[in-house]
Amino acid sequence: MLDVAKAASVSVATVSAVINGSAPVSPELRARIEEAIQVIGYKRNAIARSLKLGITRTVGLMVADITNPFFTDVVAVIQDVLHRAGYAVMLCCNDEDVEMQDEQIELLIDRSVDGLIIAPAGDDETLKRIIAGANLPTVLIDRLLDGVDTDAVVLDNRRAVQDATLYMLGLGHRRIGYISGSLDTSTGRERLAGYKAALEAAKLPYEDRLVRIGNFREKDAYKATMQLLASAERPTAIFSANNLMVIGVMKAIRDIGLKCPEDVSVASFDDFPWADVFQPHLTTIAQPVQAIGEQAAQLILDRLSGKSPATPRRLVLQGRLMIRESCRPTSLTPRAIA
Amino acid sequence: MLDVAKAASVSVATVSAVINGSAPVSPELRARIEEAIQVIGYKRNAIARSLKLGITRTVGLMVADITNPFFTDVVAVIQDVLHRAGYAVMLCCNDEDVEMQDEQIELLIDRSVDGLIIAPAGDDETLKRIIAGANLPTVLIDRLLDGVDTDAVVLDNRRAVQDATLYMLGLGHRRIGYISGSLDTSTGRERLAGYKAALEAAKLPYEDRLVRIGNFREKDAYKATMQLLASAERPTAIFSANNLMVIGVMKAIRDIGLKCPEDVSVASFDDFPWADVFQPHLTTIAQPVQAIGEQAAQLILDRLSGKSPATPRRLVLQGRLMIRESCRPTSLTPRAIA
DNA sequence: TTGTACGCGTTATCAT
DNA sequence: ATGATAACGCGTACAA
Repeated sequence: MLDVAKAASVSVATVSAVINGSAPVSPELRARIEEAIQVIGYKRNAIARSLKLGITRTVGLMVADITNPFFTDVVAVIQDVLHRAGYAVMLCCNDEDVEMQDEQIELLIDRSVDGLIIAPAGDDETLKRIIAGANLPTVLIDRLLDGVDTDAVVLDNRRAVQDATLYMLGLGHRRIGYISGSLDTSTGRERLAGYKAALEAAKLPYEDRLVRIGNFREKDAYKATMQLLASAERPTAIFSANNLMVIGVMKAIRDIGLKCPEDVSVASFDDFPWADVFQPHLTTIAQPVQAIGEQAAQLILDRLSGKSPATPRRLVLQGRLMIRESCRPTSLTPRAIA
Repeated sequence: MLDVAKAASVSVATVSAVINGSAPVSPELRARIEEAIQVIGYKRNAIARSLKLGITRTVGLMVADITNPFFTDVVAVIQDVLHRAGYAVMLCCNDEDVEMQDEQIELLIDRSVDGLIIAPAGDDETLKRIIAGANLPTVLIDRLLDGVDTDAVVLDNRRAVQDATLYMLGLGHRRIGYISGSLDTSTGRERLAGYKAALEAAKLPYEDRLVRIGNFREKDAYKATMQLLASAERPTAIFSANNLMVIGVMKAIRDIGLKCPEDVSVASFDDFPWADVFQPHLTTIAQPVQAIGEQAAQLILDRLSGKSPATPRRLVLQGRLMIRESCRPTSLTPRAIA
């Protein structure tokens, strides 16, 4: 910039003024400066600008597991919206590992991001302390944090799972296995609550032995399903609390020599592009990924531009039950135990 | 830092020395300073540090489509390795859109990233000019750029597709449809070359009407497959040049009232976690995602720490044909046209 | 071993 | 309308 100023024989202040339009500059000078910029090939230094202004036009995006197609899609749209608004995105993912999560949030804050969008791996005290300490615009997505009162966009998990469970109940199932996500997450807890609520509505008892924790991962879900299926009175249906786990569920069913939906009905949280293509066509709860991403990005953008209300905004979207062919009426499942 | 210096009644230079270990400091002073740091809660400002040192400890990661599970996995491991090395990751994805790609690379360079890892959307002149102009450590992944001579880690695409095609040929297929990726990418071109090579080895003519461009996207692949299947002499087998497209292929087969593998055999580039679970179990070419990500990260890390050789390193990994059940011998496909 | 002073590239303030 | 200069927070050369 100094070079430009010299080349146009003006002061750096004037150069800055034309670049940022922060002060009126006479047309002749403006032209001379713009030409000098071209000639020199000057580009302003974002680092120096950040140092001076205290902003980086960068937001930190931390999700528990980018490998999960749900998060992938959300990340893609957030990134898109943010880029259009001139913001860069720093990505962190931690494989649902809470310790790694703590390091990553530090990394982000260290880099002076202007805001944070987080889908937390677990309800971690350290994380909450760091977030509070950073005092940055923050929006939580998918998963809430107990006692953290920020902008957020989440799903009505309870309602969605309740509907799905009710649907299975309506098909005549009485022993519905449930593969849960980590109860350290709000989604894990709320989804399970939805399952319980449906049972209660149907005046059926909640049985611990039908519920296994799968931690949102395929491997854990596989083991959990194996246990469920090996029990004396095995479930006639299984609900998986997310997309990754249903793969484990299906593998377990296959490995134990059963078939879906003939022997056991299956439904799952999260829809897939291919749920409709491969057999069995899976019955799922579809989340409005596009909307979630857009809203989250908009929330942080509003907060960043200071046009958000002082009180946090909490958006709750609804899931949609996609009924396909992986659940059958019990009357049609000959090998089910009456 | 000034505050810390005051609190410990030493100079900033000494504080800097203990923080960076750049100069010997007496134990007593060191202790006093470290305590002051604790008390004040001092954290060094990465922006100021970047301005001074000219490095950001951040690498830009730009992939054509994060929504593609292959890229997702690679991104996840790159992110992991880089974080462990203390580097932040700026993520960009552009939906295979070349114009957006140009803007994103500018964004990254603007933010003064120390290095670039790129899976380019297309062989774009602007992109190449920008990369060359930036003069940054760069590693290309998955897709090469004509005339850009940097570190890279790619697959032996030609060989992999040749093997897969040969396998289908061995099953008796003579009309093998090919849904290609964009020929603006090296993977698109090399994979098609593999198909051609197999045909040639089998002394079969290459027929334009059996090949359609699907641009690596589901929708385009769907249309392409529809055309292929509607033709008078429809193919008895179809190869899809990536994972996203095979979903379009399967949907088209379903919508046109055919079945895989009974009526048409299918194989695809890129493996899925669920390829083994849902029907038909898909025959695929598995890429060593973990290795690709690790190598790419290591390449840039080496380059960044200046311990790379001057000449670019080009790593070529091998794919693995995962034979499952989506391809049948022609003798078993009654509806195939002889 | 420790302290002072300067420079990194911007922008904002103030004076002209 | 334009220019001079301080300040952002750090690292480091050089002096003590």
